[in-house]
Amino acid sequence: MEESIRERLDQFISKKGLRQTSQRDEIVDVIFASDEHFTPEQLFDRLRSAGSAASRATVYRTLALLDEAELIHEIELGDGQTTYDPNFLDRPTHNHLVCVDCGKVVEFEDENLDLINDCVTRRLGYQSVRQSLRIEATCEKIRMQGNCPDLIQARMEGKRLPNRKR
Amino acid sequence: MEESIRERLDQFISKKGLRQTSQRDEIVDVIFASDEHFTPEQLFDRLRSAGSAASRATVYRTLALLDEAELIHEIELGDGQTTYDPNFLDRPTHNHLVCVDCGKVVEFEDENLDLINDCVTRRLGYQSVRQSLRIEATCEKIRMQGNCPDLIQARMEGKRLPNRKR
DNA sequence: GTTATTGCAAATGATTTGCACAAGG
DNA sequence: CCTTGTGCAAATCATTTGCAATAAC
Repeated sequence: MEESIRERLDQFISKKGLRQTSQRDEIVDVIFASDEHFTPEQLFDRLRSAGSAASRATVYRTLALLDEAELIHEIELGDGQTTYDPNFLDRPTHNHLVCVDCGKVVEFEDENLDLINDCVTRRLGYQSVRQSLRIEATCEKIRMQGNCPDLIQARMEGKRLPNRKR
Repeated sequence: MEESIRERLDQFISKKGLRQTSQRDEIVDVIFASDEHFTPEQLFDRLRSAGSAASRATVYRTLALLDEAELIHEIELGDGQTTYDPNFLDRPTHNHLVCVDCGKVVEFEDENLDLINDCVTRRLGYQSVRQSLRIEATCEKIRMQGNCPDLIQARMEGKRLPNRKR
């Protein structure tokens, strides 16, 4: 699988007449070393931890490139930041559930959903290119026990949570 | 319906110990004079056309207030701007289809979709608070005729379109 | 060599904020 | 009055861009 990522990137790069650089390689390596979502800033931090000196500008430029090559996707988590998801190669039609209490993101797939999206789109006279469903929800733990470990974690990290409303 | 909006706002405002101001009234009037989506900047322009002198800062602050009161919702159209939708009072569970060619936004509802979202959410151990499905699609007109009137309109207005990819 | 890429710092664009003044209740 | 709301301008934050130096091919 690591192979196919590199292959896809190389193919995209040569098709476009671009160049293979150490920065791009480092960025791809760091991104796909994990399946976690990330913001440009988080990626920048991970890169520095991994010993890469790639600049912020290069990070932003490379993210745009990888998005164009469809190796990663932008996702909207509702917290006002651009977040990237590296898991669309494995699961091209997955969606996201965001816990409004702790900000935890759960990925899920559902065939029925894909089918209905397709029907709706056709009914409206369009052809679906891509879809993103974001479900905001509260988790059982909070409702039942009034608390959840992820919440404490999120507060400690100072994570920006989606609006809870009311 | 105009009535219920004012009522809801007044109720929210008094419940919170806030104050009724001419700026807030003007902003609500202008927003609900139409069912169109808008960015803060577009709203600001509409306000000035309507003779209101409310400042940008007040526009932003009031939008946050109306969002909190659930009179409007933020929606993600994939063009990198915050857009607000005033139509959730009428259709609380509607979703959006965005044409990747011309940026046109179509609102739609679907019971099956709502049902499946609910099942999926429960299956994951959560309780759904709200959901937003964005479908990106290409319209028939473009595919069949290679062009569409909305596209020309969009280009003329300099609208930022979502990424077309490839 | 020629052209793409990088890093830096400055620029941008949207949004937020501090503060003094104005206005609602 | 007392406190909230407003307008202004400055500040902030994420992201983009111009440009000279650097590195692919």
